[in-house]
Order: sequence, then C-alpha cells, then structure tokens
Amino acid sequence: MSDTHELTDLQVDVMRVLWQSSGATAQDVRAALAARELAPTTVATLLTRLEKRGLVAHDTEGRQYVYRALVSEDAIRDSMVKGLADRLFGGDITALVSHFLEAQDVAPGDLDKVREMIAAKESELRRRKR
Amino acid sequence: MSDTHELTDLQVDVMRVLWQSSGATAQDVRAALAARELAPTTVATLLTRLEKRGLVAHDTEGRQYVYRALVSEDAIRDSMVKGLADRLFGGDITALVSHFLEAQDVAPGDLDKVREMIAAKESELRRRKR
DNA sequence: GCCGTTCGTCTACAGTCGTAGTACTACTGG
DNA sequence: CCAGTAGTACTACGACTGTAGACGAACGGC
Repeated sequence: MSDTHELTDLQVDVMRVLWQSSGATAQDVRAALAARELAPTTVATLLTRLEKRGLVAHDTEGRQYVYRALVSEDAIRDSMVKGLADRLFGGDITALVSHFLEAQDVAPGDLDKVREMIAAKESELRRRKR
Repeated sequence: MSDTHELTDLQVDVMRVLWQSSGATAQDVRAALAARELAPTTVATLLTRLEKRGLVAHDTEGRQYVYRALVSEDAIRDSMVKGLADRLFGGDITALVSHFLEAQDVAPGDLDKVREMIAAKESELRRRKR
C-alpha cells in the first residue's frame, strides 16, 4: 500500500487546482495558475502526464476533458512528508518536528498552536482507547 | 540568503557521507554507499556535479580528490523542509506538524517526545527574552 | 456548407538525474 | 625504464520535467 508519489512544485500546483474544484478543464487549471503564464498546451501536457501516472483521470464532456484528482491531497502530503523524513531524518518524524523547533523563525504563537494540537490529539487518543 | 537546495535521495546520501566524515574520497563515498553498488565512475560523476552546484569542494591530495561539504546538513534540512512546507502547506509549518498528528501512525510516545521538545523550546525562548 | 476558433495529440528540445563505459594520466613495483 | 593500476575527465544514454510549437479534428456562426 501507499506507493510513493513524489511531485514537483508545479505538479502539486496543478493537483491543488483539481483538489479544490473537483472537476476542472485544462483552461480552468491554466487560469488558476495564471501567475505562471503557461501556454495552453503546456498545461495539457502536464495533465496528460499526470494521467499517465495515475494521479488524475478525465471525463469527456463535449470535446473538452474534465479532469479530476484520483489521489487525495492528504495521501500526497503523507507520502511526500514521509519521503522527506526518510531522506533527511532517517524516517524519524519527531526528528523532523524537532528540526522546526530549532529553526530560527518559529514564532512563539506557533509553539502555542502546536502544543494545543498535541493536547487535542492526545485526549482524542485517550478517548478512543477506552 | 538561503538559496534553495533541493537534493535527491542519492544526493543526500552522498552529502551525508561527507557530513559525517569531513573529508572523503570518491572511494570512501562509494564504500559508504556500498548498498547501492555504484560503479566508481558513477560516484565520481555525482561528486563532480555536486561540486558544480557549489555544494561540495575538493582538495587535491596526491592524485586523489578529497571532498568536503560546503553546505551544512542543517542548511540542507532547513531549505528542503521549508521547500516542502511551501509546496504542500502554503508555507505554514504548523500545518505540517498538524499533518503528522493526523497521520495514522503516530505513536503515543512520539507525542510525548514532541511535547517535551516544545516545553524545552519554550522555556529556552522565555529565558532568552528576559 | 465553409471557415475560423477551440481543443487535444504528437513531437521537440534543453536541463537534470542515475548510471556507467571509455579515454587519458600519473604513480608504483619490478 | 616499463607496464599495470588507480584515479579523474569526457561522453553517453534513457527517463523525467518544464516548456511549447505544429498538426489535426470538431464545433459553431454565417
């Protein structure tokens, strides 16, 4: 299970459009990524390639293709985060978290947020266990 | 500051050898990565390319090149983690942490560890502030 | 019914990566 | 002094990526 999906920056951006709209044409995607000023054919190529990799699929609607994501954002996040943890931290996720905390630019508010998340998660686990 | 370094799996492995030995020849690297069974020339190519990118440098010792890392492990971790956070979580690091906590396979011990790290970090910050 | 517009497919090209063979060079033992 | 060995540089090649042009098909207005 969980074959690894490593996506590039641009590929993630394309997927994000699909995740957020459940059904988008090449034009839609292009419009959403207008900041990049990609040629229409470029976007089409990207989508075709993603389809070949099994990450998206399309339905034909008239003569247009309406693409949708086949892999959830969460699944992608999971495999990419895990991939990074493996590569950089020997798979130790807590080491990754620790790295954040050591970074220069943690805002104190961030720490609070994280602490709250942990508390929530813990009580949730406890609840589920009994 | 902090130009972005994105390294592949193999490239990180090579760098790791240099980080852990401060001064290694192509053979040393090859030996350390014996699991991959790379040809000697392959390792040389990898090092040459990393050198062209400014990530490593070499000193000539006799007729051998002794490579050393020019970029610290921490710097690489930083830019790669940040890169991933940008790509997947819009740069929101707490969102990344939150993702861990939602993942299926957080061990309760992990939560404890993280909570401790946060506590330590917070008291450190408080200490530094006053 | 013809023509331009709109879409997708095919092809292409430069850049990077993993991988490695070939060629050149310089030490080292006999 | 010569040959084998060890080490680097150059070249190559298939795969994937970002980028996009050229081509062909189909639809819609006139």
